[in-house]
Amino acid sequence: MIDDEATRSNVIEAADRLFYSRGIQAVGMDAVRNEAGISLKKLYSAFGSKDVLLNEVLHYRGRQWDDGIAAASAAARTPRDKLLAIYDFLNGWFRQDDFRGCAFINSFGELGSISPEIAKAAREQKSSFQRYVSSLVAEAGGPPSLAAQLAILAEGAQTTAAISGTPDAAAHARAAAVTLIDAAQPVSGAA
Amino acid sequence: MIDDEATRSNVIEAADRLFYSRGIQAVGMDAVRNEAGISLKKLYSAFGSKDVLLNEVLHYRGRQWDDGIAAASAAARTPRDKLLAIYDFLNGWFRQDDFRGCAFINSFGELGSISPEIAKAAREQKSSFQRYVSSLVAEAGGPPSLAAQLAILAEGAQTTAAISGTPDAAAHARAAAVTLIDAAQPVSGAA
DNA sequence: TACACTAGAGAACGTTCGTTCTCAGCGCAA
DNA sequence: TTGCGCTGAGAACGAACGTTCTCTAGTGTA
Repeated sequence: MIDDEATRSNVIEAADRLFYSRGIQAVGMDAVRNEAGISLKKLYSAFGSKDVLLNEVLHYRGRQWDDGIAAASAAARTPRDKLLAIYDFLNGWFRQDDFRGCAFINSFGELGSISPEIAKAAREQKSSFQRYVSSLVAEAGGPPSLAAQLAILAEGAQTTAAISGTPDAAAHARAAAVTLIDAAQPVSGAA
Repeated sequence: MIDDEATRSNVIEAADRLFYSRGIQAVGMDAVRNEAGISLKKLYSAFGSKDVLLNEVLHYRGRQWDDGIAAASAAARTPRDKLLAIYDFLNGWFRQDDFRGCAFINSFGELGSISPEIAKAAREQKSSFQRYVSSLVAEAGGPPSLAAQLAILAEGAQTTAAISGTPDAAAHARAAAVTLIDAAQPVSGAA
């Protein structure tokens, strides 16, 4: 059909909303069907199984993250500002009503030990983010270890914000990032 | 019975092993019964339901964490060394074969949005840890914001180590902590 | 010996869930 | 008009799970 792609993305977005807000195992395919407003038959003909659907949802989430980071860093000029833009992006995200932590961390915690697919998706998402941070750090002339530290700050901010229910962790992580970046580049930090 | 307490802790430890390694919803009460080696009847007479058992398991996990941190910091003399001992403790934990991330983060990701009890348990565990870090930072004469930053590093290290499958995050977090502590206390850092 | 009680093993029950099947309705070609 | 293929709604199926119930065997006691 012509609207094949429209149907798929409609289902993926509906499933993403449900999985993210309630967890994966807690959401039945029936709930996905209701949220997407299509029939079970169509749901299963578009995606062969819940596992397949979940995989596509995680890829969709990954793209959302990438787009968010890209948009946040677009305004920044220097690599340093692009790095700090990550925490500004987190700050805005943490303040959204439906924020409930990182979908990859949540999925990994829920099903990572039973589903190699999910473990792999989480691993790839996180390593992709680390590569992004690494490239910015390299551009800024910082050492590779700084990239690892900045990535850890971002991960920690996400779980802390999710569990505590407050967005404060973003500002704390940003302040720590400034300190770490400045400490790694004393030359550019001084005058 | 006299061995009532022994039965309870036996069940709690068995359930903890299973919940931690496979996730909560993926483990049935039948599996807990097998792992603990008791009858279903006794299991349900000791703990009224899976929810109750899970709650006790989380409290048990919390005590394990507290004990581990306490043991790791016992050898340290100064508040600064006690703070750094946190990351050494993480380093040892990440290297254990059965390491699969923080049980509270995992539980929160799996059931935090459906079960207020679990969300509360995770929140209390994390805020208890933050209070511990805060007290050490205060002892060391550092500002409260440093405590938040160090806690975020610890959280980020746990999720990073779990998802990446390597223990490297502990060393990165420790190095970042050293930088942050030194930057916050230029007086004691100099000399 | 007879009886009351306990405890263990697992069958059974009711529910939920992923997935498939049935069936009625509708458009469309001849 | 008639037959055909497609679609949507939801019933149905088989498995898994949390929880309860049943049955049996054993034990201590009078």
